[in-house]
Amino acid sequence: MLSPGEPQAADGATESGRGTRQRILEVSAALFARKGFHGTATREIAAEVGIRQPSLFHHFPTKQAILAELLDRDLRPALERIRRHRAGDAGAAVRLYAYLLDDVAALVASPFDARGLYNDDVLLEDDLAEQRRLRTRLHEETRRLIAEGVASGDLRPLDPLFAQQVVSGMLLDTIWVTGTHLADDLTDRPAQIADFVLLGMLADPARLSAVRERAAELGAGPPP
Amino acid sequence: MLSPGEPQAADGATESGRGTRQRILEVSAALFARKGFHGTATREIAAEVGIRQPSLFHHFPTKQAILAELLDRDLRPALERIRRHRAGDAGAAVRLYAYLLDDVAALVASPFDARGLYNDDVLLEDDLAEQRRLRTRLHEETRRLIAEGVASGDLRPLDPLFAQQVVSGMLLDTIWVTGTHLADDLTDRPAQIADFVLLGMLADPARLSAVRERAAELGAGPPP
DNA sequence: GTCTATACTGGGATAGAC
DNA sequence: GTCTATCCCAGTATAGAC
Repeated sequence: MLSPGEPQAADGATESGRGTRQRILEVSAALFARKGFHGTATREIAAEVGIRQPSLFHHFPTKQAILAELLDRDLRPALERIRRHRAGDAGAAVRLYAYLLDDVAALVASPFDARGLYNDDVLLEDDLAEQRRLRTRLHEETRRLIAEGVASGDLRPLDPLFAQQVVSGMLLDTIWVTGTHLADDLTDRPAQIADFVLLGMLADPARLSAVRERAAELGAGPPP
Repeated sequence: MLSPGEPQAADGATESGRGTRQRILEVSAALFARKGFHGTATREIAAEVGIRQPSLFHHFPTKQAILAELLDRDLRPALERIRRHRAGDAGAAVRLYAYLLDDVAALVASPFDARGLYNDDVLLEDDLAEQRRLRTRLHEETRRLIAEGVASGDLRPLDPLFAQQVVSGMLLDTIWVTGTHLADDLTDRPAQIADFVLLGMLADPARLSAVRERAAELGAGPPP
C-alpha cells in the first residue's frame, strides 16, 4: 500500500525532497512488520528506499526515532477515533460498533503497516515512554466504552479487561492480516470484525441488526 | 566467580545434564516472546540460565535450533489436539467449543512461552520449513472444523478464512496475555475464549449453553 | 559440560567531501 | 541531501583447556 501521490517508480523517484522521509517511514513500517524492529537492518531500509544507509540519518537521528514516529502516526489517530466515538450519544453498543467499523476501515486503508510494531520489547525503551502512554490510553478508552455497555445492560457482564484484550487483539490481528495480504479482499473486514465482536458481547445477540442499522444512520462506515 | 560444576539452583537440581537443556528452552521462549528472536542475544539467554554464552552451543548447534525446537514443542501437541477434537462425533459447534477449551487450557498451562515465536520473519528461513508446514496444517484443520460447522448449519455462514484468522488470533493473543501476566487470574480464560468465539459464530447464539453442557459431558475441560 | 579466549560478521552511527 | 569511508560495538559461533 503506497501513499497516494507518490510515484511508484522502481527507484528513480523524481522528487527526492520531502518524499524520501515519507518513503523511509513506509518502507520501515513494512520491514518492521515482517522482520521485527531488531530484525530489520538500516541498510535494508535504505536499500529499499533507494539511498545509502548513512543517508537515513539525515532524516532521522536514530533508527528508534523512525519507530517512534510510526507509533505516533498509528496511535494518535486511533486515540482520536475512539474518543470521538465514545463521546457520541447513542447507546454503548452502537458506539462500540461504530468505532470498530471506523477503526478497522482506517487500519485497512493505512499507508503504514503498523503490524508488529507492538510486539516488541523496544516499546520499553525510555525514548518510547510517550508512545507507551498513548497505547495505555487507547486501552483505557476501550475498556471504558465496554464498561459503559455492561453498566447500561447493552452488553453482557464481561470482564472488561478480557473484553478489551479481545478487541485490541482482533484489531492487531487485522493489521497483521492486512499487511501480509493473507486475505485478498478486505472490503468486508470492518463489518466482519464489528459483527463478530458485538455478537460476542451483546447481552441480546438478536439486537445486532438493530445496532448495525443505527450505526449506519450515524454514518459510521468507512468514508468513500 | 561462580564455582564450576554444581549449579546454584534453588530447586534441587543436581542434574546439570538434561536440566540445563530444558532451562535453555524455557528461558529462550520467555525472551523470544518479550524481545523477539532477533532482539534476544545468546548472552542474555545464557546469563539467565546461569551459564556462559558459549556453553549454550554444547546443547544446541545454533540459536535457530533453539527456536526450531520451541516451535515443534508448541505446534505438534496443538496439531494433535485439534485433530483429536475434529475427529470426535459430536456436532461441529460442540467439537469447536471443546477444542477451544482444551487448547486454551494447554496454552495457559504451558511451561513454554510461545508468544512471539510466530510474528517473525525467521519462520521463513529454510531450516524452519518443517515448522512452517505444521503451522499451515494447524490452520487448515481449524478452517475445516469451522467449515464443517457452517455446512451443517451449526455455525452461521462465515468466511472460513476470516473465522480461522479470528480463532488463531485469539489463541495467539491468549498466549501473549499469559506470558505478560497482563491478567492475574487465567483460570477462566478457556471458558471466556470458547464462549466468545462460539457466540460470534453460532447460527443460533441461544444454543451456547447447550453446546457448553454437551462439551462438558465429553470431559473437554482442562485435566485436573 | 562448562569455562576462557577469540575469531569474525553485521549493524548503528559519525565525519566530511560533493 | 546524498555520497564514501570508517569507527566501534554487539552478536554468533569456534577452539581448546579443565
